[in-house]
Amino acid sequence: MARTTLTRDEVLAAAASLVKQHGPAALTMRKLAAELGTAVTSIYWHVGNRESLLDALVERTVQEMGAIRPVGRTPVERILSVARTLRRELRERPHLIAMVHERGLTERMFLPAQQALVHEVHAAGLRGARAADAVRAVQFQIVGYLLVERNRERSPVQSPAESELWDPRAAPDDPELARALARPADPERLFLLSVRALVHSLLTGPPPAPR
Amino acid sequence: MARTTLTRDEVLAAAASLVKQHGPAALTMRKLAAELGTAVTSIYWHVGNRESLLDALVERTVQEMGAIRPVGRTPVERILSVARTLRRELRERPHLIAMVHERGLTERMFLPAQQALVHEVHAAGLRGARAADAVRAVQFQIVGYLLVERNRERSPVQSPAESELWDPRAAPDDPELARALARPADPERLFLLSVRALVHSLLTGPPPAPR
DNA sequence: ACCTGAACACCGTTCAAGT
DNA sequence: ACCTGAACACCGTTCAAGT
Repeated sequence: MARTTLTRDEVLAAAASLVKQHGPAALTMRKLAAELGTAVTSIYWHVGNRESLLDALVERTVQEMGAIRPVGRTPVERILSVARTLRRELRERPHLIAMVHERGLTERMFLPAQQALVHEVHAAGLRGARAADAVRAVQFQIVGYLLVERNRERSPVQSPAESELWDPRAAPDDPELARALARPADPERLFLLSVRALVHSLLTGPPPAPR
Repeated sequence: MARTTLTRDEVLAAAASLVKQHGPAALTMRKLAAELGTAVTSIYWHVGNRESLLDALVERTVQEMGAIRPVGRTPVERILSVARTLRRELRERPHLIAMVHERGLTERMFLPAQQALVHEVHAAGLRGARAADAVRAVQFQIVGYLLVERNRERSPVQSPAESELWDPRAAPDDPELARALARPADPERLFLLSVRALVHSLLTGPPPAPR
C-alpha cells in the first residue's frame, strides 16, 4: 500500500487504527505489515519491536489528552466540569486508554487535569498539604471511577446477575433499597453524585479526623 | 510429577501457582503440562481450553473473598474498616485480582462487601434509593481507588517523574502545595482520608443538588 | 474414560543478505 | 539507509490413535 518509502509515522498511524478498531490484541506485527504492504521485518527497522511500538502509541495518546478548561461559577461546579470532560474524553478512546493504564502512565496522562484541580482547590481557599490531599483524592476518585465503569461495560453476562443477587432477603425492611440495587446503576449520575459529595466534603468540611 | 491419574483440581492448583508467582502471561499450556508431567493435550481433556482454565481460576478467587466483618463504633468507622479489609485482601492476590478485573467480575467479587455496606448505610439512617446511591458510591470509590493504586505500583519509571512535573511554577503562590505534590503520595492515608470524606458527606450531608 | 504425539496455524524476533 | 526472506523458538488448539 505504501507507494513511497515506509515511514515511522505511517507505521504508527496504521497501528493506531488497528488498535482503535479491534483492540491491542489484534495488533500483530504480521497483520500490520500486511496492512502496510511491507515485509514484517521492515517494521522492526522503524519502531524497534512490538513493545516500543505500543509505547509510542501510548505516548501519542497521552499527548492528545489536551489541556482542560473548567467551566462553572463555583469551584465545586468547575471541578465537576473537569470530571465530566475527562469522562467524555476517556470514553472516546477506550482501547488506547486501557493501554495507557496497562503501562502505568495513567497518572501522567492526567497531569493537565491535575493542574486544573490545583487551581480550583486553591480558589476554594485550601493551601499546602491539605490542598494537595484534596487534589489527589479527587483525581484518584475520578480515575478510579472510570476504571470501574469501563470494567462494568466490558463485563460478560454476569452470573448470577445483579438482580438475582438482590432479592428482598438481603434488606428485608427496605424493599425499595433492594429494588434500587437490583436495577442497573446510572453511571453518569452516580459519577457526578460521588464527585460532588467528595469535593463538597473536602472543600467545606472540617479536616478529617486522625485515624 | 503426577504419580496417580491427573485431576482437574491438580490442574487448577498448578495453574494458580504459576499465576501467583509470575502472572497470567506466564501461564502457558506447555509450561503447565511440564509442571504436571503430562502431555499438553491431557490438560485440554480436563479443563477444555486455556480460556476456561482462567475462568475457573477467577471463579476460585471470587469464592475465596469471604464475608466481611465490619468493626468500629460508628457507621463511618465500620465502613472504613470494610475499606481497609478489602484493601488488604486485594493486595495479597494482585495477579488473580487483575484477572478477575479483566473478566469483568469485580462487581460480583465485591458482593459480600456490598452487603456489609448496605447494613452500615442503613444503620446510619439512609433508606431506599438514597441508601442505594450511597452504597454504590462508596463501593465504586473503594474499588476504583484500589485499581488506581495497583496501577501506580506496576508503573515503570515515570518520565518525567512527578517531582519534575511539579516545579514551583505550577503553583507560584503556594510552594508548600507544590512540594506536597512532588512528594510521593501515601496511598493508605489518602485512601482512608478519601473514603472518610465521601462517606461523611453521603451519610450526614444534605442530598446532593440536582445537576 | 483418559492420555498421547503429530500436525496446523499462528506469534515475535534475529540475522545475513540484498539494494 | 532501508528492505527482504529464511529461520528460530515459541504459542493454543485439533484430531486420530492409543489404552
